[in-house]
Amino acid sequence: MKAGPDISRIAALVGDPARCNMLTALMTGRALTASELAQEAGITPQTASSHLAKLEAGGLIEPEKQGRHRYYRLSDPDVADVLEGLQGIAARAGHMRVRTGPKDPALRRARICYDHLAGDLGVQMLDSMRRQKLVRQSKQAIELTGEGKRFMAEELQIDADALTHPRRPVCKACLDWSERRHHLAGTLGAAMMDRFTELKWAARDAAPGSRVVNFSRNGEKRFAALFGAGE
Amino acid sequence: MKAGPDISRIAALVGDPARCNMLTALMTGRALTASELAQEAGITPQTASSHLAKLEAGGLIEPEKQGRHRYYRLSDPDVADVLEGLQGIAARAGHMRVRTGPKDPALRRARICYDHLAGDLGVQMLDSMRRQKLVRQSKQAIELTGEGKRFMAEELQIDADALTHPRRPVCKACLDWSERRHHLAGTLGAAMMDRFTELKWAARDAAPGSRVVNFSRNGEKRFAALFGAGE
DNA sequence: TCGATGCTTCGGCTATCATCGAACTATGAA
DNA sequence: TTCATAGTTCGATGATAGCCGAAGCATCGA
Repeated sequence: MKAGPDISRIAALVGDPARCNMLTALMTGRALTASELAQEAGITPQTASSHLAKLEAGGLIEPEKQGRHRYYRLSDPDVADVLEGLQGIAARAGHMRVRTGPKDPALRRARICYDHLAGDLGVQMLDSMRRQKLVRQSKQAIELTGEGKRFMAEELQIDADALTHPRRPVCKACLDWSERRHHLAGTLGAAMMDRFTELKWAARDAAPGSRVVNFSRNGEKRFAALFGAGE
Repeated sequence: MKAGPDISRIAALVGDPARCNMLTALMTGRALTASELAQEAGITPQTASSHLAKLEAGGLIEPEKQGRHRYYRLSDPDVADVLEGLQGIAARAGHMRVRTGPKDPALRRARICYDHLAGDLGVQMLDSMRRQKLVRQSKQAIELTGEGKRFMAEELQIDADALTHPRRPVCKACLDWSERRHHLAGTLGAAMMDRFTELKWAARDAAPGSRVVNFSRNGEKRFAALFGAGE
């Protein structure tokens, strides 16, 4: 009768799995490109473009054009709050995502999240860094300690002071979608992943579009020596 | 593919206009019947039944069966909070609300619900009985206290021990049609209404099919003395 | 017991919309 | 310029799901 479709339209936007995946990917607070969001949602760029246009029209996200990229971020912290509220209701109702694909185990173990390491190993790495007091975390903010800087220089030949970036934090907690815990993002997370690749400890999967990261036997050993679960 | 609470399923439930209208109708905190919700959403009872089943499965609403009616309410204040958050995002004002209950003021005030007193006075009576500690209520179950038994015997000449019935509880909380709060049902509720009638405090309306209960002037006074709002 | 009412289930129809292939625009790099 | 990458638009397709008529239960009132 009295159709007040305002709230239902917003909810319908979140109600589509692909769009929802995009939104949850943006809940880290970082802006992502259309392609990355497409990848995150597991859909083609064409489909993603359509979804992004709808989300933008609905006022849930805002674009920022940069070169030939289009970065999207949540338009307002309130949006994130509502999404978290929905997560609370969903969790209480016991509605967890259950679908798992064949490639899933490898993806859960180690994968690229934008430009840094994610998955089981990514979460494990940040855990270990916290235990070793290489980083200090207060709420969402993470910063490298003095000892952390020394560690980066000595063990990985990374100059932490050179990682400052105008639009990006050095350290950032990124919510891992498979582990549901944080891993390390930011320029440091990216630099570390770069170093792992350079050292041939790990390599991105050859398959195009794959986010899987494969560790070499030696790489796994060295990685475990630095960030092993026991340390 | 992803782990964690599946918020898109919940959002999709809210995303349908018909279901959304039902939910906003329930945001008053009152329980509504399936038919009322169907009317509110502008759909047939069959369709509404399907929607309500989905909302219930999603944990957004909870049913309470009452005779051949099925009352639904939001399962949790959190649900209302999220809906309000969505309204905030939709950035729209003024939501009207349905009128619930009978138009007839007399019917709202006092009426027969099967065989016991309902309406404003019925709700008021149970409220007062709780305040006077004549009954003890834990969740849905209500039972007469020792003091309650004495009260029934002395004030209303009702032998509570004689009210046990093989197929019916002595005390029962019954959801009130117009007030959307509980009043007292069960054999005790019926016995009390019988007593009110015998004492000529109240009488059912003469009109056939009417459920209105008319209190005499004296009856109203005596009733208020026992179950007045102030006590 | 019978009829009336509230609600649900079932089956089929239909509209919506997510999806992708193909083609197009725009920016950046060589 | 030419090529590559990022992103969009368009059209066709297919699956989902909302919708209602008809029929089936369940409960209440008489």
